[in-house]
Amino acid sequence: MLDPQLLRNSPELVKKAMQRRDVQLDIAKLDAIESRRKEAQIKTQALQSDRNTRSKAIGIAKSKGEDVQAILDSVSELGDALKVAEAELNDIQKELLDIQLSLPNILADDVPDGADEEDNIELRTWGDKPACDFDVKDHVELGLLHKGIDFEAGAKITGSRFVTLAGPIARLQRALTQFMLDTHAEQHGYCETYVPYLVNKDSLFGTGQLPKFEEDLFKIDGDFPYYLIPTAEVPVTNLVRGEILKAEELPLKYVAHTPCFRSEAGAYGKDVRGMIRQHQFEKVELVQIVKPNQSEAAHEELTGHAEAILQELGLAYRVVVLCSGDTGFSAVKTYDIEVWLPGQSAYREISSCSNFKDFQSRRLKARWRNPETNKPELVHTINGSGLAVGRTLIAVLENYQQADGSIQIPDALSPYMSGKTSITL
RNA sequence: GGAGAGAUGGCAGAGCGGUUGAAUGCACCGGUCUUGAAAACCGGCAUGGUUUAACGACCAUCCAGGGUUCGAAUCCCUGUCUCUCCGCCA
Repeated sequence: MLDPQLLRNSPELVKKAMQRRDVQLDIAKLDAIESRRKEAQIKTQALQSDRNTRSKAIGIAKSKGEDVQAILDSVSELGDALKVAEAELNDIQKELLDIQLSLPNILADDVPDGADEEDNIELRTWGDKPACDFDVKDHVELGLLHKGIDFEAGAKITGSRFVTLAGPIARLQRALTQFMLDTHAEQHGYCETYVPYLVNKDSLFGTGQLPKFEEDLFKIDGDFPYYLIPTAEVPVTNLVRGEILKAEELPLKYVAHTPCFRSEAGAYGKDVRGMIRQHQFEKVELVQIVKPNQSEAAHEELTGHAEAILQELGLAYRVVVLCSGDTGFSAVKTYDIEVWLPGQSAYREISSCSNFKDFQSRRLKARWRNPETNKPELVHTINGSGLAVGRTLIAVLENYQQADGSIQIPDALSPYMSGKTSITL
C-alpha cells in the first residue's frame, strides 16, 4: 500500500508514477471522495466529542446525586445522528481504501520503461554455456531416460502440472535444497526458518497477494479458511507483521525452504511441457527486513546471494532488471536471475529478487523504533528466490548431461549426494 | 473429543458500567547529585487518525467482530489464540 499521505498531498506525483504502470488515477474522483471524507470525519468526530462530554456530565451529576433526566433526553437524539454519521464515514473510508489497495507500488527511477518481458534489460551475464558436441536432451527426455521424472504419475495422482520424482533425481532435488539452505545459513548469514505451508487471509493481505490476486492461490475447502502458500515469502515476511522491532535487531535475514503452490490461472498453454511451470514446486526463499535507508544495498546483496548458488553450481546465467510493465504489483524494483537451459536454448527465470520498500510493511504494520526519532517507523522488506529448486534441478540435468545420457554431479553437490560424482543409467 | 481458566502499554501486573488511555513495578529516555559510574531523587515515556502555520484541541484503540447503554477495558453474543486437567494420537 502506498503512503496515504502521499496520495493525499501529492496526487499528481502518484498519478505520474501510476502511468508508468499503465494505471490510471482519477484525481478529480479522488479529490471528491477526499473532501467528502474530510467533511464526514469532522462531523462524526464532533458528534462523538459532544456525546462524550455529555456522558461524562451525566456521570458527574449522578455522583453528586443531581437529576440527570434533562441531559439524558438531550443526548439520546444525538445517538441517532451519530450512527448515521459513523456509517457514512465508514462507507467513504472503505471507498478510499479500495482505491489505495488497488494502486501498485511506485517504481524506482532506474526501472526501465517497457511493456513486457521483451523490454527487460540484461545487466550482466556469468559463466559459459556448456559446449556439447552431441544432441542435447531436455529435462523431460533425461527424466524419462533415468526413470526419475514422471509426469503421467503426477497427472494420475493429482492432475496436470504435478509431477513425481524418483531415485537419484529425487535425491538430487533434496541435495540442491540442502546445499542452498546451508550456503545461505552458513555463508550468507541467514537464519534458517521453518514455517507453515497454509496461511490465513491476514498474512496474504500483508504481503499483497490479497485482495487482488486471489485467483493465483489454492484455497482449502472446509472448516479452515486457509490458503496454500504460493511462496515462502508469505509466511516468512509475516513473521514481523504487527511487530515493532528494535534497531539493533535489524537487519533480519531469513531463509526458508518450502513447497509453493500456484494455481497458474491465466497461464494456460504456457510452458506445458516439462516441469518449468507446476502447481507445486520447491523453493528456497530469502527474506530481509531492513532499515529504510538500507533496502537498496540489501536488494543488491540478496541478489548476489542468489547468484552465488548458481556460481557454486557452475551454471551460466544472466541478471535482468524488469521493465515497468513486468515488475510485480508490490515491488519498487525487481531483478530476475535467468539460468541457461540447453534443452530450450534459452535463459529461464530461476530467481526473482524484489525490493518492496515500505509497501508490504505498511500493510503488515511491520515497524522498527528509530532511535533518532524514538518513534516507530516502517521497515523495508526485500525478498528473492535463492533459488527455485525445481528449476535448478532442471538446469543441473540439462547443463551437466553427457553424451551417454548420464548426469555429472556438480562438485558443490557431491557431498550432498553421498560423494557421488555422476548419475549413470 | 470433554471440562475449566485466561487474553490490558516494551515486559510484569491492577482495574465496583461513569472526569480510565488506563494504577503500580520493571525497562527505557532526560535531569539533579558524583571525578566517573551505581544508588537515590525529579521529570518524561502507547499506537493510529482528524484538524492547525504552530502550540494545541479532538477522535479511535485494553485479542478480533458484533450487541446492550446517555456512557463499556468492565455486561451480552460470536470467533481467534493461550494455559490447566481428562481422553486420543504421530
